[in-house]
Amino acid sequence: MTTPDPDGLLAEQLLRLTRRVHRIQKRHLEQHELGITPAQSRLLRTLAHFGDPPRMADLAAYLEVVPRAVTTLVDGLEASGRVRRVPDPANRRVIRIELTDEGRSTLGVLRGARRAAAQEILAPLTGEQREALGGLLDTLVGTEHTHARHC
Amino acid sequence: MTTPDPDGLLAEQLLRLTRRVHRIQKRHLEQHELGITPAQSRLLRTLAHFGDPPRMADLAAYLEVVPRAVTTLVDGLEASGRVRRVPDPANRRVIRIELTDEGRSTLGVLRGARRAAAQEILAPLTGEQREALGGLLDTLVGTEHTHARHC
DNA sequence: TATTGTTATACTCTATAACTATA
DNA sequence: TATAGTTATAGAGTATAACAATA
Repeated sequence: MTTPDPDGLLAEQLLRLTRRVHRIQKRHLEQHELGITPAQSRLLRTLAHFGDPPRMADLAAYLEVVPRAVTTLVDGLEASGRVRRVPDPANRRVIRIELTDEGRSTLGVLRGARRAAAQEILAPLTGEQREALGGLLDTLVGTEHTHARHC
Repeated sequence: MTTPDPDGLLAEQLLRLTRRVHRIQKRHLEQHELGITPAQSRLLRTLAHFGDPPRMADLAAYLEVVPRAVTTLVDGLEASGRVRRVPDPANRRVIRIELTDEGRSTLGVLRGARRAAAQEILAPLTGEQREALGGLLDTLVGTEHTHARHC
């Protein structure tokens, strides 16, 4: 029983790959016993992409989640001393999130773990194929912060 | 601050795409008001891939989840009349999952929704690029049921 | 009045562990 | 004893809605 729907099949494969990425990422994180969840790890990595400490809202936009979701993640990272909430003197509604030294050190471990996870997932592909995949994903999601918000 | 880690970046993009797929899929499902969740929808589609009604364990293996996860999904689908639990006469421990007419009808709507979601996600790609992406994903996750179980 | 982040709440997805009934 | 599926439980992730403080 074959599905005569190439785009749908593609979506199916994407979902399957998705799940695999999650599983492998989770396992690699657990191996390092950092006590950090995948979403926290992503937030931490995101933090490194901003030159200056971003606001909660910036993080939410970049991560493509609702601001409320960021609160929980920052709570966890702050509790483990990896991140610091700093009130913005210019606008007292705003809170900026700073990496601590602890956070930076975690980030180093995280990068290693992510690289290992990525290589495990991408093992079946040649360097050339990885490049091609990277280009296609780039077209799909964009490397820069150009993404749709919630409609 | 650029990451000098192409594979890691690729993983990042994959995760981002992943989230987008989930969000878009969820929205499309909600539009149809089928009262069906993404995971249920995936199970239903999976069902159509098996020639004969599969066992719970078959579904778990194919979906790459723990058997317990399938129970909940089938519970939901059975409650909405889309699926039927049929005891296997040859082995009374085994339960086979059958699509009902209702389930088949849902499946038709689902295919349309999935196609729409896929096209929304893949919009930035040309037909040729989609084909290339399909090939790469195929290499990564395999189209056929060759996948790792939990180690 | 609009913006920023939060408290409160709920739902989906999935996991582990222990149990039941078969085999 | 091993297998198939379940009950019980927990935790991650994310959403919506209502609210407080600030602009």
